[in-house]
Amino acid sequence: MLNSILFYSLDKAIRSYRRLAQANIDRAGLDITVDQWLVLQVVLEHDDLTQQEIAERVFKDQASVARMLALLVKRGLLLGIPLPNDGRRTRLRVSEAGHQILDAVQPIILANRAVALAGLAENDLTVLRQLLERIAQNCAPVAN
Amino acid sequence: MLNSILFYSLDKAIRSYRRLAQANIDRAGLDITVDQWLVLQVVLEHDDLTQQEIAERVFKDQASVARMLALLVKRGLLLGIPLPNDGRRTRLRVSEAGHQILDAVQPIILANRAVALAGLAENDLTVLRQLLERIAQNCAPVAN
DNA sequence: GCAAGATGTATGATATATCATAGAAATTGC
DNA sequence: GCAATTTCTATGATATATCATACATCTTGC
Repeated sequence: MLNSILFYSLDKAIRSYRRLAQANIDRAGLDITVDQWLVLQVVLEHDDLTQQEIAERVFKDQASVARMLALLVKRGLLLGIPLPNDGRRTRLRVSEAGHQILDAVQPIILANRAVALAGLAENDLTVLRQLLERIAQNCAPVAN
Repeated sequence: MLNSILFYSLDKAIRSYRRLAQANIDRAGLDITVDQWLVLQVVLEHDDLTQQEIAERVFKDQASVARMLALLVKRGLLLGIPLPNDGRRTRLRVSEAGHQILDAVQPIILANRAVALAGLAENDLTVLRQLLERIAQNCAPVAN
C-alpha cells in the first residue's frame, strides 16, 4: 500500500505545503513562485554567491538556478552587475521591486508555516527535523 | 537561517532520496524515472482508475498524469485498450515490458529505502509518518 | 607566461508541475 | 428524450528538475 510507504508521506507533506504556500501567494496578488521567492531571499542575504553556491543552499542544481536567476532578472526583481574581477560572473542585487515583493511575501510565508505546523509541539519539530536530516544524510552521495 | 526552517529539511530529505533512487535505477541500466515507476505501479494494482484517481494516489495533478501515461504508452510499458462502456477512457494495462521493468526496479527501491532509513528505529518511522500526515492534513484545502 | 586544469555560466533535451481550458462523452433533471 | 451539467482526457503556456555539454574565464604548475 502506498500509504505505508514513508516517502509517500514525505512527498505528500511537502507538496501539500507548497500548494498551500503558492495558493496564498497567488491569492495576495503577488506574482512570484515559492521557488523564486526562496532564491530571491538567498540573494538578499548573500549577494556574492556563485550559482553553484546558491544551488547548494536551496538544494537545487546549477542549471535550475541559472534559469531562475535569468527569469528574476528579466522580471526586474534582481539586478545583475558585472563583476570587475571575474568576467564570468555578475554580482546579483535584489532590486527595489524585489525588496517590495519579498516584504509582501514574508508575512504570508509565516502564516503558512503556522497553518502547516498547527498542533505540532516544539519538541515534535525538533524530532522531525532530526529524522529528516538523518534521511538526507543517508541519501547523500559520498563526497570525494 | 534556512537550516532552521522545517520545510527546508523536508525538501532536502525528499530530494536527496529521489536523487539516490534515480541514480540507482540509472546505474542498473533501467530506463524509467521514479515518477513513472510510481504511476506504473499504481496501474498494476488498479487498472480501472481514471487519471484523476491515479493523480490522487500519487499526489500529482491530472495533467501531469495524462502526460506520464501518454509517455508510458509510447514507451510500450503500458497498453491502452478502449473501454466499451465509456468512450472517453481507455483501460490501462501494464505490458510485458512494463512488468519486466517493474520487477527489475522493485529490489532497487527496497535497497534504496534501506539505505535512506538506516539508523531509524521502527518507532521513529511511526512518529515521522504521523507528523508528516498531520502537516499534509493541515495544508490540505478544505474539500467542499 | 603558457598550457592544462578548474570554475562559472548558459543552454539543449527531456521530464515533471500546475493552471486553465478545449472538446468529447456521459449523466442528470425534468 | 433533450438540455444542462458533470466527468474525462488532452494540450497550451509557463516554471522547474536534471544531465550533459559548450563556452568563456580564471587559476595553477612549472
